[in-house]
Amino acid sequence: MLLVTDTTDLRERRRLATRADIEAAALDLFTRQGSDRTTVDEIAAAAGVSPRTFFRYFPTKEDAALGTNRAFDAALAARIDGPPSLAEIVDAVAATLAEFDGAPIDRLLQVRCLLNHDDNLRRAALRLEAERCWEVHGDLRTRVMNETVAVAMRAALDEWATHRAAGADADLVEIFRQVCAVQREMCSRE
Amino acid sequence: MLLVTDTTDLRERRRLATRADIEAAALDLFTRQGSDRTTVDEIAAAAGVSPRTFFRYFPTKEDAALGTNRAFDAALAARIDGPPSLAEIVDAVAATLAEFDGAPIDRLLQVRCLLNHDDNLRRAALRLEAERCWEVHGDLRTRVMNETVAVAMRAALDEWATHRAAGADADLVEIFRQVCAVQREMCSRE
DNA sequence: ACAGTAGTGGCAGTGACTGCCATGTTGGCA
DNA sequence: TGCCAACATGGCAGTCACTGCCACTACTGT
Repeated sequence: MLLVTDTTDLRERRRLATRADIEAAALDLFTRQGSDRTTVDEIAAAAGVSPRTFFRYFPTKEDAALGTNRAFDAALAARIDGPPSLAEIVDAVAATLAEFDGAPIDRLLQVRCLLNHDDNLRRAALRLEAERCWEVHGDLRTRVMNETVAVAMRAALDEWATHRAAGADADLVEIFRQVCAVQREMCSRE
Repeated sequence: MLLVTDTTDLRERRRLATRADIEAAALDLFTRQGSDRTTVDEIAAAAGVSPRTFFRYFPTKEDAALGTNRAFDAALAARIDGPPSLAEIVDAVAATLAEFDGAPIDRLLQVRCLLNHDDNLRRAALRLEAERCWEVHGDLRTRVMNETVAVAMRAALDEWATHRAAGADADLVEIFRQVCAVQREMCSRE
């Protein structure tokens, strides 16, 4: 659930708090003025740390806003270990979504909406995703499956965010199913 | 065919020549020392232009090495206008490959091999590809189809480059067909 | 021959990111 | 309780990608 676990370690708690502060500051500034009009110095100042410290928490300013995104991807990937069937993937999506219910979902939605408008940030998100895919790097077959699912997931998330941003109700799992149907129809056509 | 067309315009010819020089210099340096250990100043010096001029030809140093790549993608995209059948896409790949026969293919292969080893450059290539996909930006259905094909194409190109780099013979079209088969099998499975 | 325009180089400036060192904080241990 | 080691932070200087501006040169059409 992404909770700050109650560790006895004071340092650990502070680090997590600082990290959360930076992330919140970045998200706020990016939302208001776009990621390319926002400097690291601004984010650091808003989060109450020095720029030098900022880079001890995140390698780039874009990464600072993509924590929730990354966490969701990781959680989903953990549920899709081998190359399961499409039905199992849909289940995994539903389960991961349930796992993120509440505040995390809101943040995920906020980030996804941002991505739809902020070119620079979307590129960074794509980069992170690509790096994850590359790290796995199994045989050709596994790779193709992973990336094909990733395409479906990404398209579904964007569509979901677009609907929700417009005030409409939308079910991610249902959208994901539709996207998969498109892929299926496309692949099966001679 | 990417030929330097015999224009009467001297300026145009020089510009194309300069562009080619920069591209060759970048490709050479990246191959020898990796893109992240190569500075723009080095590339510019090797190509015999000032760093300032370099940026009048390419927006980033990575772009300088991805010209052939970009040209191939564009040529392929031009042949896949609407959402055709899978068989038509395979034909388009074959036709585009034929169009690039000779020196362009060698350069394409060289770039693709580079991409398999150079993380920084691969990220840049992915970025370019993502930007192309985003520009089209039709409805959900079109987008999913485009990106799904892009995954197949990218995987096939990488596999092809890997085989060829190892000295083995490999047919891109055949590999692409196999990749599509993986997608088909995956999508049709319940 | 002459104006207009395109191509180029130099320079100064911004902003991302890193290595190094000094300083303050925390946790474990005698 | 007091001390030492490990950790966290800030500041500083430096590199490098990339841009705007201005002056200069070289090509082009008349």
